[in-house]
Amino acid sequence: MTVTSVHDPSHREALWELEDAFERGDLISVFGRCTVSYEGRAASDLGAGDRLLVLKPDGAALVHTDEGRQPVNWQPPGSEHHAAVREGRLRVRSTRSDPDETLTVRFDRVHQLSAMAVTGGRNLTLHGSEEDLRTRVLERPELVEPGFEPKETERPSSAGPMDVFGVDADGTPVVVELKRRRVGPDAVGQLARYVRALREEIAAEDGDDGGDTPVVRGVLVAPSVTDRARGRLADRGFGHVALDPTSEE
Amino acid sequence: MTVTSVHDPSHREALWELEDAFERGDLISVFGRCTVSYEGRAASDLGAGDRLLVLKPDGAALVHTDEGRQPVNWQPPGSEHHAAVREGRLRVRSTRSDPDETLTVRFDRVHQLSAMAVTGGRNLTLHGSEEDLRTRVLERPELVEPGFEPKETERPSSAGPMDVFGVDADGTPVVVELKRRRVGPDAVGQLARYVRALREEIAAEDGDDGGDTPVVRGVLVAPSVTDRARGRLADRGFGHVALDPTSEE
DNA sequence: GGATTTATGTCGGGG
DNA sequence: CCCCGACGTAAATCC
Repeated sequence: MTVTSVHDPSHREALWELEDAFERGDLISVFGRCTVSYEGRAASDLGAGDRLLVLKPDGAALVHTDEGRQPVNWQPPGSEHHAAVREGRLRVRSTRSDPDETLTVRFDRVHQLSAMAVTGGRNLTLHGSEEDLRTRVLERPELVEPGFEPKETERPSSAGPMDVFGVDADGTPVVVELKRRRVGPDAVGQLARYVRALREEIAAEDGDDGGDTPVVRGVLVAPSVTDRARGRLADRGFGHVALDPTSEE
Repeated sequence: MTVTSVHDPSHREALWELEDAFERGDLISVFGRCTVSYEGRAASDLGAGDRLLVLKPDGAALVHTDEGRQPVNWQPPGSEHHAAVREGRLRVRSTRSDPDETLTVRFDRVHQLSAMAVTGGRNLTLHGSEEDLRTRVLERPELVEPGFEPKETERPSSAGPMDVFGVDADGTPVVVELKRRRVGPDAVGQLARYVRALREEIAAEDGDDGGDTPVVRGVLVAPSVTDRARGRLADRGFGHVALDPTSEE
């Protein structure tokens, strides 16, 4: 873990630090007195004031004041950052094309500059709700349907592990696919692969080649589904249970 | 101008600095390795990773990773920040009510903490907004069409206020809908609601129940329209004028 | 890759 | 306070 930080640097020093941080792919924060101008889809100007500039290695740039959830000015990811000293000020410029947009921050004075190499926790942005959804279903299986009885989670199959495997009130095998938010047809396809895999597995166990396909039901548990997904569910005879990870009931 | 900053503080030190900064109403940035959990309108959990936490004196809290314009987790303005050392970690919690929401950031380690008193400079002047487009149309109505004469802006109707209301060279009422950028079918629907409302209003005034529907024209002013929107415009007999807020002519 | 839909949208204005 | 619409919306998904 590497953090570099300088307090009250000269513009020249700040420039060096910035360029090194760009090179390393650091996440950068700059406190200072600056003016901001933007030109692109719209145009804006911001007079001198103390603000926080955040520069990300993916090209995003954010100018924050002391108020609001939204940055007062910004540049989206995919932009390119450049720094220079011009007219006695530190100028940080972030540009992108398509559409052409430029954000320019001119610092009269830099109070504090910090840069951190971001190592972990980038992609493990596990939005914890699918886990919650599984917990809910296991604790209250009647939410899926009356009489449903979960047997196994992450049950292996030739199509990969299925979220929840169980049996319904009649003892018929049920494959449950969990999605923490509104789903499209892809989720139905995923469910279908598990169901087909399980049918083949059961047929093989029964030595039942050529006979009727074994009955295996599929249920998609998700807050909602797209129209197209709903159609596919109907085509395949699968059920849909409207449940979201956070609701109380 | 006061900036305080500490490098690799102990949790206890960091806590002191945070509480002082809260007291002073500073804008705060914290680099460190942390886990994040949120519970409220939705729920989420983030595993350990290096991130940037920004705390604002208005109650806003932002957790930024190295990617994206949006914070990975946040709390809106109006929340309350609290800091404490719990279980050997620095815990920063931001809560609000209505709706009840809690953001909790637990730092395994704080790499850098900075706080700045922010003064002035929140006056942003933005050009190229829908407001600018309205100004252009009012100053140069011939850009909509020769002979067009604006009568009223934000004219009320049962479908809500229409952007610009006026008459054409023949004296026929015209409803103008302004969009600052390329539009889809939704904008045509919005325009259609205004036109229908105005037709009903005029029919009612004329005591003209059952007669021909009064003539009211609809014009969509926008830089461009999608194919689908173009189709709907044609269906309804509405016009489209290609104008964008920033162009000089 | 463009069109469409969602979002813990955020934010401001008007009744 | 709620409702509605704009936003330099951003971001994911559909097609």
